[in-house]
Amino acid sequence: MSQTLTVHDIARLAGVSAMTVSRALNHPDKVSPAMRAKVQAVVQQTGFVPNGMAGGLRSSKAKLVAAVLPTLVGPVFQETTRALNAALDAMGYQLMIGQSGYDVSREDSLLDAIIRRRPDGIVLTGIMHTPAGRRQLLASGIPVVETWDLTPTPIDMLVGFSNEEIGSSVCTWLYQRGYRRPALISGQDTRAQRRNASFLRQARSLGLGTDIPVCLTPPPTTLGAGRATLAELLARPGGVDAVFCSSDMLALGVMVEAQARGIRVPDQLGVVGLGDLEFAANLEPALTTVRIDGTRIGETAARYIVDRAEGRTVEQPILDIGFSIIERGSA
Amino acid sequence: MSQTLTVHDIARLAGVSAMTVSRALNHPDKVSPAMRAKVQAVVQQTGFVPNGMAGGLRSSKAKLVAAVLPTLVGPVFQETTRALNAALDAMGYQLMIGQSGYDVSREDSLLDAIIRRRPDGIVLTGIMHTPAGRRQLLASGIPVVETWDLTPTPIDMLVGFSNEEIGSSVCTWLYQRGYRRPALISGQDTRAQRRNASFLRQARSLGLGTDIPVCLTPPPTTLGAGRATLAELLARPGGVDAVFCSSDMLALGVMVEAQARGIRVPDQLGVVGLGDLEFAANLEPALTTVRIDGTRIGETAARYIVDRAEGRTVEQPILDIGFSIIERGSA
DNA sequence: TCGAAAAATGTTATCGATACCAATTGGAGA
DNA sequence: TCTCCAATTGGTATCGATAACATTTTTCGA
Repeated sequence: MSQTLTVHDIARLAGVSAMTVSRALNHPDKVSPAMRAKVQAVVQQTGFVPNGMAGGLRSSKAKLVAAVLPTLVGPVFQETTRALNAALDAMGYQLMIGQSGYDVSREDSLLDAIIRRRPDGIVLTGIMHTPAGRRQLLASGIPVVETWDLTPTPIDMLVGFSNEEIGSSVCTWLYQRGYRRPALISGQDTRAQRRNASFLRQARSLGLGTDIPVCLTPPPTTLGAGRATLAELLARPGGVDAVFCSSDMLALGVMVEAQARGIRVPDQLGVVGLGDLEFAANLEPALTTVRIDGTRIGETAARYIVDRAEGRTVEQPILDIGFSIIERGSA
Repeated sequence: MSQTLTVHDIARLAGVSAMTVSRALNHPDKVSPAMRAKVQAVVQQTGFVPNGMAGGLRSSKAKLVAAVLPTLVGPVFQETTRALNAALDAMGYQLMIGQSGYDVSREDSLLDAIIRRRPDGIVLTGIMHTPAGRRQLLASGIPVVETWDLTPTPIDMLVGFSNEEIGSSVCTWLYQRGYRRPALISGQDTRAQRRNASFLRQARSLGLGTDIPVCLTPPPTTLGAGRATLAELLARPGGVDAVFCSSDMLALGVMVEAQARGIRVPDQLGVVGLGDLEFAANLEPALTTVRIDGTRIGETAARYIVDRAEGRTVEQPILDIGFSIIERGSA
């Protein structure tokens, strides 16, 4: 069985020392071409794959980055995750994914499982942290990038945007387009709730009244939840002429329900989503949504971590990448 | 800095041996309650997290399972991935995700990165493997579960279903409902192509003619691609009265395009998807689709791997979980 | 042609936890 | 009280690769 092959076996077969094998594989330029060829031939022929645990233990470099997400199912973080994975892959790092499941108690045990592997970095995506988890991260000394948010007191590095600003911007934006009875449909996470709070503050200061409906749905945000919530909103007294949804999937649900009831979008009901997923631009009418550059978040986070891991200094470890409201047909 | 803490430090602080610390953490029942309490107190207080690379190296147990997916973006495998992650997590294993990107050449380097970590198992999801990759997996001796397919010659274990049967079943199903001019819209992966081939065979034997349009779209399958492809199909001479899409997202695109053109679904155009994602049931009309139990695939794969890792025998290492056509409003 | 610096290769010790085996303790039965 | 066995606890070697240092070979200018 070749799983018991070690550098020493390869060394013996190639007639060199184990160290030369290691060098031929990891620092090819430190080895003469002849040696390199000889070693690589044996490696090819035997199918040898070095044991990363042994190497990582000695060099304390795991070539591993962990990402913590609230959920794998929701499409919201997909773009970030994809970009993170692609960027890390290109630099020779693997991505390990942990799902915190919006459950605060799981977070600590997940963090433990992650720190145990001594990854070169940890990317936190849209999660809140317990004080214990925070302390543990800090104590571990592992580079951390928080994303999808902007906190005044980051653990370490940060790539995000202001959820408060999104809330107030969307409120103003709807107001300027003549909508006067907006409602909010959102997930229950703290980021969504901060957007909501900011939306309500802005609504008050614009004189939109204080009875704006806020509907929270349990994660993940789904099309079905969007449909059901619009139905519920329409049943309330007072009426609604616009909805700001905390994900494009919810917004799609709202549009499907509106269509099923013969409510015209955007004339009778304005719909704004969040995420600008692929389908947003291709709906009928196309979805007006808050665009967040997930690719940039993922790529930047990857770069920050790798820079740190390889001893370079990160120039601007706290980055606000902002957002934009993409005006399409739905509002 | 606590990241340099080792079992020996904990041992010293607790006044016991390193071995006892290790046991207190991994086999609490092998240690007297007094010792356990003493060790745990010190661990708590110091925030010690053992180095998994060291432990894994010695015990050759990584508590890690790797999954290889063609893409992280497509929603098709999400349910499988989520279930896999949840099941593994419950059993104390972490999931590492690798994206093969439908690119055969990347597959080998990805496999290398995975095998390097000596995971307890590898789950292959909807990918084809090069002969070299196959050989390498076999040689590594790591338990492998192939999913989302049924091959006569699996590498090791398998949890899947017959893509051929899906193709012919959907064809028959459409025929029985009176559709006579079906078309296929699918991704370019081999599984989809096998479904297509089987659909065409069945169509021929049902006398549906040999000019059935087959439209391939590059991965990932998106709503936009569905819209564009239907538009293209409608422009062809001959006409189309039903479409079988290789993902629900494509099917949604087809439905959006049909609606935009005033084509009535299912009267003028039947639409069948694949995956039964959450939104399928909540569309208007609800989407008729091929349901594949992703949760069961993920959970079974997790169980197979962990059983192997912990020395148990897997009774039925090749499992066909089948599929079902969920009849809703769209066809 | 010689010698010093640079490049290539080898040797040894080590990363941190745990398997394996030895030693010690405690308690039941004679 | 003493013996013996089971339950705990400790000591040592080891997993496999590589950092650090040592040694050999090559290169190249004077």
